[in-house]
Amino acid sequence: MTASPTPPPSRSRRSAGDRRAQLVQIGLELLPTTPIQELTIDAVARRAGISRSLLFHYFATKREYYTAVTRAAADLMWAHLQPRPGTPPEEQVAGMLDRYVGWVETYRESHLAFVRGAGGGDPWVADVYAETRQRLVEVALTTLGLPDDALRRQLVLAWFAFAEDLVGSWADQPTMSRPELLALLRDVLDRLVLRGR
Amino acid sequence: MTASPTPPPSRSRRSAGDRRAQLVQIGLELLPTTPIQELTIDAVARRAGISRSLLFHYFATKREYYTAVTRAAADLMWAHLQPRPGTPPEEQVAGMLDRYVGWVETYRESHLAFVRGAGGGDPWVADVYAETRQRLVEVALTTLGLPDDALRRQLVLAWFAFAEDLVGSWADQPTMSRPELLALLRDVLDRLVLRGR
DNA sequence: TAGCTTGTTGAGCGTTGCTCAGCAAGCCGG
DNA sequence: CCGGCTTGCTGAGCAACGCTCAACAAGCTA
Repeated sequence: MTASPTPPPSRSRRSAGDRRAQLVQIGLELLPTTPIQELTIDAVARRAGISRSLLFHYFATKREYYTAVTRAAADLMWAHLQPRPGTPPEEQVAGMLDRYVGWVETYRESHLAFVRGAGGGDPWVADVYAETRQRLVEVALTTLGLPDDALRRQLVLAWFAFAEDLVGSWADQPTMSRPELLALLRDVLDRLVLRGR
Repeated sequence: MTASPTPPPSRSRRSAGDRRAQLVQIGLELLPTTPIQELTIDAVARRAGISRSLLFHYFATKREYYTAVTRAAADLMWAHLQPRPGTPPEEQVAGMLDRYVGWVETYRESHLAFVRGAGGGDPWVADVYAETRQRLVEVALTTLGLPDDALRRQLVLAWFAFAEDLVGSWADQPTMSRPELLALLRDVLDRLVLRGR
């Protein structure tokens, strides 16, 4: 019985910013394996090597933590979709679409889990992703040179639902070539948004 | 102090079938007000005037109860969408579409809560609604006289996502007339499913 | 060394999903 | 009327989880 009662394994003391980032990062890693709703604070804390209490020090509530993780995931995708500067406007939508498909291809499980978690469950969490969709609609309508009215907004949002569903299932079971998928998505969007023009 | 210590208010003894039906019914009533995930067994039991334990007697687990409620909701909608016997096949899809919009109009909040709960959160619960969507795809493709291959199935499922989103937001903010909505939905479906024919 | 800031913890409370042993309501044969 | 059976039903209680709170300790500065 010479060992110390509780040998601190690696109880490192981190800066507030580091800790927050670490915890959000852990959430992002756990997202694909675990539905965000059943992700317990305990599991995250254990994985970070800290106590539950500390997590509540950084995120006042479980919901706050989840929204932070969801926002981080949404920001990652948003950054990836941004057009490279210098791209001519008429190619920007096609480029974003292409990058979106690439994103889903690369992070298949993660992205599906993310959309599921963001779509259902907690409304606060859902709002985070809804926000990103709104930003995407604005970009789409702007680069297409179309007015941003309520009708078109509704149509583009519904088209997003269509695109997310189709790309998701296509990634699981590719029933057509990649260019065909892109052309189909683009075609449906154009027909929807150019109606009555 | 003449009153009995615990006057049984209406502790009626019901048959197993009655009790099950009552509990599912309560779930359906609570669905619109409460996201299915935060619906607690306690609340349902209190509302039914029974103990928590009894609910676990009929539904072994919370998930089992939720799926039962979700299945009941899905069955209600499914029954409402069925074409009246004697309807000519070429009008059946239009009729189902019309009834679907009517369903969303009538049970706006309930239906939105239902789709949200079924889409996100628990995968088991999600499967119940996915099943209904599968049945709808089969009916749609059959009455349209189209082969039921993987590609078309994907397209129609994605179109469902589109339709659900659009009808949902349209019910909140009607940006076009009802016939216009129906025509739009029908047109998008036709163009999708008749491609390469 | 004293003192301050601040990252960190353990004990503990209330709720919730779930279990289990047993009560009690109705119905039967005697 | 009574013992015994089935079965709807309950209360106490456990474990897990979200969350709180008072206090410890690591690192810095004076």
